Amino acid sequence: MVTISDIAAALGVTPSTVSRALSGSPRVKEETRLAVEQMAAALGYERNIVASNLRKGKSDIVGIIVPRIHREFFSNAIGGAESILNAAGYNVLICQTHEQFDAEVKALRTLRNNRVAGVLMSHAIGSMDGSHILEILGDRIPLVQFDRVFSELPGAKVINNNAEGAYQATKHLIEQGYRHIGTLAGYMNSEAYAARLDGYRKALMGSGLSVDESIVFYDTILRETGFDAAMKALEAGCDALYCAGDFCALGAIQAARSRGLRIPEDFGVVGTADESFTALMSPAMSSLALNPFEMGRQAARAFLTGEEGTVVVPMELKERESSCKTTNNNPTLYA
Amino acid sequence: MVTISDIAAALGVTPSTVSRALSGSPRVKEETRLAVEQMAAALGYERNIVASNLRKGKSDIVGIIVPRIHREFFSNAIGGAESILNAAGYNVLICQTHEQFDAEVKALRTLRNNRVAGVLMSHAIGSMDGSHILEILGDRIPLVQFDRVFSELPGAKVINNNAEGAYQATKHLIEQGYRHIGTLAGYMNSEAYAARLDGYRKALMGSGLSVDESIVFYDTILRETGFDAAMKALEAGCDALYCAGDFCALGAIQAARSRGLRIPEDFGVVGTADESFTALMSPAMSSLALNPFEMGRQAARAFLTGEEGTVVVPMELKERESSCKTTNNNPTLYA
DNA sequence: AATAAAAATACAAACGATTGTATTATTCAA
DNA sequence: TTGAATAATACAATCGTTTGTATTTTTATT
Repeated sequence: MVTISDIAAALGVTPSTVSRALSGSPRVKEETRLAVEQMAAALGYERNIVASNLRKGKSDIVGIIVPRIHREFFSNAIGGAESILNAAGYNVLICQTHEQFDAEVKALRTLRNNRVAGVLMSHAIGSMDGSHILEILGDRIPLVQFDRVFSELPGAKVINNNAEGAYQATKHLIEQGYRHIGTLAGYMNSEAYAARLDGYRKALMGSGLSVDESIVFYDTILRETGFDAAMKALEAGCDALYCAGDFCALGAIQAARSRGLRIPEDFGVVGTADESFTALMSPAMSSLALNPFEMGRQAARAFLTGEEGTVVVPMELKERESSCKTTNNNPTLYA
Repeated sequence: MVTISDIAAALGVTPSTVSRALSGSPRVKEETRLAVEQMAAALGYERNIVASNLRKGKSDIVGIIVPRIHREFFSNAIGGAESILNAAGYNVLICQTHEQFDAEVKALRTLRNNRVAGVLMSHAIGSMDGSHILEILGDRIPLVQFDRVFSELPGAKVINNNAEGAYQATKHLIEQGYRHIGTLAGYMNSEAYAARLDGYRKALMGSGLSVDESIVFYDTILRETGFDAAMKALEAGCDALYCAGDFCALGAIQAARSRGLRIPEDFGVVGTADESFTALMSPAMSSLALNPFEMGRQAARAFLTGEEGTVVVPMELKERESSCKTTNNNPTLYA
């Protein structure tokens, strides 16, 4: 690989001049800059960013830690972050935790040891609190949390207005005439899920309905666990579920189907995340959209500006067949 | 940040001894190794991988270039590659091209300048040939192409048996009784699509059916373009389509629906890629699965072993409602 | 033309590790 | 105890840049 020393030798100047010429310093004569640039092109020189960054104590790499890259929410969030970061000259190193604490610790160590410029992360369900994050990253590597955040940690945060969104989703179910509405609430160590449960509760109480704790199910974000929980909910006489995820909502729909119930007439379901399958399936599933691309953009922006506050990205309820007993303003794609 | 020199100073030894102690060289006394390790832990030392790699002329980063990270195929391929690479101590730097030639060139430059250990890539549709890849990467950075490959380039390649898969898919349509089968063929500058078209042709000819070039549509991989092409196909009396992608196949189904046709009775569709929505929608769409996770694994494996051959990953036809006129061995999830 | 000021370049030390070679300390045999 | 062999460590160069300081060259001023 050709280095600045090669260029310097070929031109009879020193590496420092070449370096300054290539980085456009006013300390080199226009004439020599031209000569350097031509020689660089002739020799096929390309700056070694690793060496450059080492010397400068900088990095052009931003680490992103997510539970699973193939989850649409996260791949879209990564896409959003990348669109901003690439434009600012950064590259993106991606780590998956598969929802496991150990993998998260390993990912954090890896990023720290690679001296990344910053870390954008959404913590694993297996992470109970953020102490390991702080401990590993220290205060040298800026951290931006998105979606799943530990609010006790310093640094910027990007979250959805989960409480408000879940409130709207539940209210929508109430307005559609459902009266015994349960929820698949997810994991309570995640503030996002906790906030959704909160919104669900507020909506019920705000409408004079009581919260029946026997149809509030925890730790149910997979299709399988959603199915099981929904079966129990049905036995308890539940007529609708607000689900804190789309896959468990899918499980809920399957459970209702397996009992011969019609959707939405006999049983209503609203999921969360607006995974692409929700709009394509039949009945099309109502879902609370998270806007992951925008969250990724905001997280990247927060990293670039260094602002420390909490950005709240609005959620949007997509009303589709699975919850629209009375109206049908959003028919399925195939209607 | 604490360095080996800090440890050395604290212990009254030289940095070289510390370095050797930490990397387990037999040239340091067991006793000093222990002292070094303890001091490292006490000071909270973490090796600077950037500096280490610069010195060693190595890198722990493998670049992956894909058109779009949020496409399920690619996010799964990345996941597969990552599972192998992480286990081998590598990290993954991801670049998206958004199918654009310019972005691909930029991504290749970025990876080269970051002196990555290798590049795993699936080229953009906007790339007409692989000359820029070779030119930028040179022969120092190993290249593994997957899915979309330029066979004229050196280095390992991982592809699907596209011809065989498309052959099976088309034969399946024939066996189901369709007789005027067209295809949405995709982009012919991609060898994968070209091979699928080949398999389609062979299946028709092998069954004594002729290939009607008026219902072979090119450059149609989006839902929208698939819809338009399918409308033309229907006017030409086409009764089934083998589609080289799932999104254009979705467009085809929508086109048939818009004309009041029943699926699969009046019109059969098989897509390609087995995107997750295909199994969830109604009618469930038949699709030729690509096995992206395995492709990613194979690509990573090829990089690690340095083997230069071409690995062929088998495709698997998922027979679902959209193409099963006579039988229905794979009912939709909600049947 | 002499001198000060400014411009351009050279020199050399970093960044944080690794590694070949030289040096010192230890062990062992005779 | 001396010397050779070996173990352990120190020294110093290096990876490819960047950058503060020193030096040389050029320009401007009188």
